[in-house]
Amino acid sequence: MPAKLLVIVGETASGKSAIAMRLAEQLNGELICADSWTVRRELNIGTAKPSPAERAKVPHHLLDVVGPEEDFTAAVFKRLANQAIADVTSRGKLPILVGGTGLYIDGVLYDYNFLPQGDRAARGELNELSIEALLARIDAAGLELGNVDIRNKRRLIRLLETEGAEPTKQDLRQNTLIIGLQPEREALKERITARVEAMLNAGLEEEVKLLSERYGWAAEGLKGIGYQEWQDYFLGSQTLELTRERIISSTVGLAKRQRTWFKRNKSIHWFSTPVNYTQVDELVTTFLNN
RNA sequence: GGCGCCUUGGCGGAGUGGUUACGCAGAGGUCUGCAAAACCUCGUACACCGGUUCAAUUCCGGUAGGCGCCU
Repeated sequence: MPAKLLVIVGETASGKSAIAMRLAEQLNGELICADSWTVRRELNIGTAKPSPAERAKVPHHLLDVVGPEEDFTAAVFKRLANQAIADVTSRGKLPILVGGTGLYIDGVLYDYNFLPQGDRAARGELNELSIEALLARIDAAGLELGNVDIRNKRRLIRLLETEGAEPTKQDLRQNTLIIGLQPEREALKERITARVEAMLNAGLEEEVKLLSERYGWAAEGLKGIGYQEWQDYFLGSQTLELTRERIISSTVGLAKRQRTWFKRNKSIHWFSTPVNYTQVDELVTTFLNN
C-alpha cells in the first residue's frame, strides 16, 4: 500500500497554490509542483512561480530543476516526482502534488509506462517531412495507424519513434485523494487579467528581455505563454497593450485545454471557487483517517 | 432639398442568380518521453418592404440608418 498522497489540480489561476499552502501548513505537508514551466530556472514572473517567502514557509519540490534551454519531459517528471513523494513520506510528512499539467499528474497517478524517448536529431529530420511522407514511412515500416490522428505530425513522428509499441497505464494509485478546483468562467477571466497585470507590474518585461538575450527566442523556456508574446513587442511591431492582450488570451486558451483534460477524470472531487474550506477539510480529514 | 456611395453571423472581412469563403473571439473534444505542446470538430449571416425570376444575400424599385459631395 503506497503512502497517502493528496493531489490538487485545476486550470491555471484557479487558486491551487493558495489552497495547497493552506493544507500544507495545516497538515504538516510539503508541496510537489506538477507544472511543466515552473520546473525551469529563471522563468519566475511569467510562470507565477511560488515566491521565496512562500517557499520558506512550506517546502516546494520540483521547482527550478532544469535550465530554460534544457529538455524536460513528462517521463523525467514522473521519476523525480516519485522520488520526492518517497522522500517527503520518509520524513513523516504529507506529500501534496499540486499543479495544472495534466500529463505530468496522470503519469504519476496512473503509473504511465512512458515509451522510449525519440532520438533528438532523428526527430528534427522527421519534422521536416510532410504528413504524406510520414505516412509513407509508417506504411513502409509496417506499422498500424490504429486511432492515431493522422493530421497531427507529432503523433505520427511518435508512432515511428515507438515503432507502434502500446502504452499502458494502471488504475489510480491507492491512498490518493484528488481535489479539483473549478472557477466560474467569468471569474477566471478576471483572475487571469488581474494576474497578467500583476506580472507586468512585477517586471515581466525585464525578465523576458534578459532571458531572450541570454538564451534566444528558440529556447524551450521562451516558448511558453507570457514569454513568446513579447517577441513582436521587442521587434517594435507590437504595442505593450496588444502584448498584454495576447498573453491574457493565450492564458484563457490554456485554461480551457486544462479544463478539458481534467474533466474526463472521474476520480476528482471538484470544488467551485471561492473554495468552501469546511468542505475541503472534511474531505481531507476523512481521507487521512482511513 | 439634390446627387453619389455604403449596410454581410459577437467583431473583422471576402464573395456569388442556385453548391451558403476566411480570420479573430466563443463552444466542444483528442491526449503516454516537446503537453503553457501538437491536433480535431462546431456558426445558413447577408438592414427592411416589395418586384423580376423556376430560384435572390446576389438584379430592379422603394423605406430606414451611415458616409461624402453639392445648393
